[in-house]
Amino acid sequence: MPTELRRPERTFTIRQLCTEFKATPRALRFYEDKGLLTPARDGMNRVYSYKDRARLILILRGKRVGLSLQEIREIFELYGEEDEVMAQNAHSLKKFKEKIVVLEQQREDIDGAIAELHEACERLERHLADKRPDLLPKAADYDQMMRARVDGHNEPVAAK
Amino acid sequence: MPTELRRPERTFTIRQLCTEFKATPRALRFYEDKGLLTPARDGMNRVYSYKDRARLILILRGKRVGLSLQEIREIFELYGEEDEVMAQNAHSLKKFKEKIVVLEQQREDIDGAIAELHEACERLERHLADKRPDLLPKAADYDQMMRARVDGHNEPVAAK
DNA sequence: GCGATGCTTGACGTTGACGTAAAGGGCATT
DNA sequence: AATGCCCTTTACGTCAACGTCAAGCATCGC
Repeated sequence: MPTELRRPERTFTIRQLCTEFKATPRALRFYEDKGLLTPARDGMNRVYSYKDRARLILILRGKRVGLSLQEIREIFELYGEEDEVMAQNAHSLKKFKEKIVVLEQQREDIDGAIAELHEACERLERHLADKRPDLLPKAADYDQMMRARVDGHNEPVAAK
Repeated sequence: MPTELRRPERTFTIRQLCTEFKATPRALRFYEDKGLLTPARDGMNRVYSYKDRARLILILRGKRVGLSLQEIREIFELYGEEDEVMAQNAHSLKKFKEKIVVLEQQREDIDGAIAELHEACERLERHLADKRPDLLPKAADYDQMMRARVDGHNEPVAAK
């Protein structure tokens, strides 16, 4: 456990946090503008404490689970310093539940799409068998590709 | 099977399609603007054929599975009339796969959140047991609430 | 003829989360 | 002294997918 990051005197520049979390300075200033961060200053320059860093982590995690900056701020405002983490966790779970509902709707669409796809394939196959039997191998390939996609046995989530 | 809707002479006004699919006229005109629909005209007025209607269905379904209008247009442009449906199905499946990747990332976040939540609960309990044993019942309630959320046994997705 | 509807086009507004450019201070190296 | 880099602020731009007027035909029933 890196107590290093917990030591109160440990501070961060804006760029340090940006590179650590793959954010941009503009984004951090934007969060500050929206009242999500309030780093100290050294002259003009922002100085982020380990607490600010923890908050930033919460902000980014909140975003990933689908919270808007507005919602995140409300969480921060509603609950005191003490258990921001716990409060956001509760919210995150709620949001996640909602997202699951949306996903189930989408899965229905997908299921419909898959059904149509199979039907279309069959139609096409019958059509080809009738008119252009010479093209049948290709159609079989296409169908095979689709089945593979559905089963998820190929393309190990190719990078980028 | 409602051949009614397949008969070429069957046409639709903008409002008919809007009410059927719960869209707005503005939206349909917007899709047209973006080259996704090209209804005929009767004087000034748009006249949607059953083909236009089929395309609209594809547009809406595409949106539901996470395609942007731009992407939908590309599908329409790339593949001819013939198998728009099949083309979009392939795209939809791809998009859905990508979405699953994102979701798995989010699930990781959620898992982390849950872990933190439990840890925090335990810390709090120990703290209370030590300093304010009188408050322990309430803490137990809170913990109970959280467990309920996680298990998903309450709040039957209350309607708006 | 008149108002109510429903259609049209055009143009500007909205929301969220920043991007991007302009203009400048501060500090270090050359 | 000049260059370069990082920081700052202010302010306007962007993107998607429409919403929201505004202004104007056209048709209907009365």
